[in-house]
Amino acid sequence: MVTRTRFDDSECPVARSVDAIGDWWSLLIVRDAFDGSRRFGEFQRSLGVAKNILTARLRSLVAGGVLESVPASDGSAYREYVLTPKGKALFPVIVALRQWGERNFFAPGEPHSQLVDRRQGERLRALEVLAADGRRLDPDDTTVRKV
Amino acid sequence: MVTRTRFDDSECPVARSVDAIGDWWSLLIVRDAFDGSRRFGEFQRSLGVAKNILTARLRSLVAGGVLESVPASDGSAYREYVLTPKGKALFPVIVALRQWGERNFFAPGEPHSQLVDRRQGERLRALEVLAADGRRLDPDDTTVRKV
DNA sequence: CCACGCTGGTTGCAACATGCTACCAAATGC
DNA sequence: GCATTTGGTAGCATGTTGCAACCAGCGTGG
Repeated sequence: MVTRTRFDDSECPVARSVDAIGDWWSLLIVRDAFDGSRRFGEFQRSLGVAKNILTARLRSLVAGGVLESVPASDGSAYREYVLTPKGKALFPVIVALRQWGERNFFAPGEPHSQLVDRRQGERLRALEVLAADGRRLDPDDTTVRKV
Repeated sequence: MVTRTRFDDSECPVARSVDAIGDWWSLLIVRDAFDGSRRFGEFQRSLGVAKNILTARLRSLVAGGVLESVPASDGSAYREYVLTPKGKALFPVIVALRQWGERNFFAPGEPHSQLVDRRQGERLRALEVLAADGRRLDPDDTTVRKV
């Protein structure tokens, strides 16, 4: 068979993460969920994705424990998709992607959406990779080990 | 036409990032590059990816400025693929994915590869999203603004 | 209470992407 | 100089994506 390769049994955590959310739409759905989208139609309008694709993605995110389908908060008979704790734990991933995108794909002054601290309205601090003792680490300061 | 949707003109930085590295293989290639892989054959053996796919992905990563093709460091006539500064800036993204994967896809005690501080050999500190003044921020503490 | 629009899908089809295998040329190793 | 390794390309079968059409429940104005 010629099925897309899966990584869900890899010993590398990055691979398993990619297996769960590493397609074109899932990360953007999660981004929209962080941004407050809950309903099927909200995601569909915001992303411009075909409805069959959105259906499939929402299902796989629910199956993967990233989203959860709950009764609509407005009392209607429809359902809503909200982030589980596991889904909320993706926050640093989204923030890292956002900061990388801001710095590498936008000309200075080019308009773009920006994540800000709700209380102060200010930009966030750049994410830093830190050692156990608090030293900033560059890629070269780290190495991969099996455990 | 039915081409895969592109996000390279979106005003959202997350979307542009996904456009550049958001397919099944690119992030794993970047992970391997952080881990020291440089040669075509190294990536191929490590990932088990078909060679035509690897060729295409390496080319698109080079075109996107994430990797760079340089003469081999061992003096041979072959070429190597190394991370550009833009590629190295993906470090927090990879670390975030790794930490999320470690916590959500592995049973306690299940073996997995781990990123450690080269100097102390210890695990890294968990990534934190911080406000400008250093407060830890949860998803609910932030909001998206246009600029 | 009923007709009409909205919401949240499903189905079918055509085009594109992926995976596999075979093949191949240049560089290396012996 | 000959075999092997390296770094690819080409062709085919299958899977996945995108689009448009369709459809069943819900909700709401009258």
